[in-house]
Amino acid sequence: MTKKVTITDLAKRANVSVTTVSQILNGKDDRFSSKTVKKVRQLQKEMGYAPDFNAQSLIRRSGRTIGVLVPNINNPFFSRFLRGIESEAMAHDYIPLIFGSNNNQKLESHYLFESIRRAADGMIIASAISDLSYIDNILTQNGIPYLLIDQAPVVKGDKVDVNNRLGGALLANYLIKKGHQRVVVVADENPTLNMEERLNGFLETYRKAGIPVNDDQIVKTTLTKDGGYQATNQALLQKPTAIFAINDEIAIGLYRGIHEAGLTIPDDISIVGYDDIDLAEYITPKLTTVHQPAFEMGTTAAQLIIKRIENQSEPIQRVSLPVKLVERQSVERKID
Amino acid sequence: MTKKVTITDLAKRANVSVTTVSQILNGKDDRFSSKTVKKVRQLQKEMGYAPDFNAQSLIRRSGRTIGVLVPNINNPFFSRFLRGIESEAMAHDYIPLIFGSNNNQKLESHYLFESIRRAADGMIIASAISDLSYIDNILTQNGIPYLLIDQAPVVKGDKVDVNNRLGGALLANYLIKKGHQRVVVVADENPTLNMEERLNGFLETYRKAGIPVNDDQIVKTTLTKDGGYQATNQALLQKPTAIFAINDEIAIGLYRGIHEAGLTIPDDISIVGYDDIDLAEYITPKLTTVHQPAFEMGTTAAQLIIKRIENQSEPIQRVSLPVKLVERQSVERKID
DNA sequence: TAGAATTCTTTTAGCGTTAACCGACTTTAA
DNA sequence: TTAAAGTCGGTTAACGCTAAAAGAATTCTA
Repeated sequence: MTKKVTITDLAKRANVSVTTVSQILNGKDDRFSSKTVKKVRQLQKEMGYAPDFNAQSLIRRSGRTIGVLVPNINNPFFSRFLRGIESEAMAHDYIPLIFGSNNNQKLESHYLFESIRRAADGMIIASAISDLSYIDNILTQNGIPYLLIDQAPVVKGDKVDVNNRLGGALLANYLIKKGHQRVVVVADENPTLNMEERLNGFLETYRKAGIPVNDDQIVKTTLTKDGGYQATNQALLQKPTAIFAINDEIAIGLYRGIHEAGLTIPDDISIVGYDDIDLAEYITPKLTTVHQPAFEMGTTAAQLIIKRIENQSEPIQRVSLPVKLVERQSVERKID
Repeated sequence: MTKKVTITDLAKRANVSVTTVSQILNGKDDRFSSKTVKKVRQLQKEMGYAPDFNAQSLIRRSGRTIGVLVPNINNPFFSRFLRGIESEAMAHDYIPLIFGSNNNQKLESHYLFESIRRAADGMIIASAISDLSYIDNILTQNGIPYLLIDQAPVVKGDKVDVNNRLGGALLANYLIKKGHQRVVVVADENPTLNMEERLNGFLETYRKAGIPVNDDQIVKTTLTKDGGYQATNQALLQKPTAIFAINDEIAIGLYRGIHEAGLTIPDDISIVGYDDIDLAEYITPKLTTVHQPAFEMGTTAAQLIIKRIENQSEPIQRVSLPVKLVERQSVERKID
């Protein structure tokens, strides 16, 4: 097997110096005769030469890379979010380096170091950060700006978020208006801040309406289809007329569980979700949920961090994106 | 903003040479006094130092990276496949570099070069390759081994695949057995080889059973939920008793379209898919489909390519993974 | 106590690339 | 004719790191 083609190999074949090749390949054609330029470009194609990225970023002190830390790559919300980041990053010639932390602290800091090692120019952090000061310390010492998604407001770092409390409240209001007096919430067992906010907004609204939701009515599970499925029986035990699934994935699991229990949605029981993933429109009945602008959150995050990378002295920004209720067919009016 | 912490910074603070730090951090502690070792390790934590990956891979001539080219990152089949690659790669301390080509030739070769640039040690190619000899040429010149997923058998490169023709045949047999004389296939408009094989296996089996499926009964669309949804009307026009969706995503789109048309599955019409994505069990009725071992395909691919990277002289391997029919509830017996 | 062995640490060189500068040759202008 | 201005190209040093080898300092051995 041959070794990787280097600029030196190309230069030798072209009978010019290494610098000449470098300059030409970096768009400074006008400094050389068109004969030389043509020869070099031709050889590049023939030999399949690509400048070594490691050498380039070493000398340029930038890997044109953005580290991205999310809790879970498979969750449709995050995969849409990541697509947003990717499309914006690519447009600016950056590459996202994506890590799924599963909200595991150890993995998180491992990935953090991994990003530093890989010469990330900036970081987007969407997973729940338990020890922000530690992370801030490491990142700051290495001169890497970071942006937080859906995190508690802190002084440092740019932020992109969504009003989760409002989202929860929207759903609660809707269900109350539809006459649902007895609800169950299926939430996550290890709630991150944004999840807690959704829940709080929901509970607060119910409380203010004089219909308290007590602890028995909150079922904890994992944030997956299977988590929702597993939680079904416990949820049904409470004889609710409606269930609020803290995200759409759980709602899909609930759909399955409820069908298997021989009940129909929304006749026997109403369901609402949160996220508005693609699939929400493809299941039967179509899911009423809160729309989060996942893609836009991604593009916005990428835009902001790139701006900061290229100009560290910009003022810190916090961008809040809107949420909205999307009414479909999974809720029925309840007349007691 | 501070610059990135380098080994030199650390060495200065520790009052030792750069080499000393390097050696200690690379596990050669026993060559140094425990005092020095402790000092260096302590400072590493404090200063948040991580060895520059670019500098390391430059000198080691390896980025411990595997380039992965898939048609579509969002397709659940591929995302499971990618998870398989990731888990295996990580276990061997490699990082997958993932590119979604959308079967776009230009993007493909762009990503190819990108992988070379990033010092990929090997490549896994799962997208349809139109000009394999070109790719082979580039990759070979750069000394990068590659592995093909579900591609036509060629001489060079390791291969991992699945018997797509058999998968198609399995479904056809099943539908025939269930009495479905009039079927429609919803296939992709730009078929890749594996898709063509599925289709051929299906058609061939029907033909051999004396029930030819003609061109009118093959509807072309994109390989997405929306693609399936859009294709519904055209498919129903043929008055089939069963529809074969060339992948599960399309099946999900069909489910929606069929419900919206006021029909029920499987009473009015039967559906079968292909892939066996997670979701297949979560929709109503549960989807009968062909199971592809996506995750195992990923781990197997990663294993093989890593083996080859570490020992280029291994004999070329071709691994075929099994497919099987998973019978659920989306097909009903038809008595004409 | 001198040399050998052991322990601990540094020096040297180079990975592939580019930025900054230097220089030779050719043309142009006065 | 000659110096200034272009044209086309090369030299040198550096990015952060590690492998190989050399060099001190200390301890051991006879």
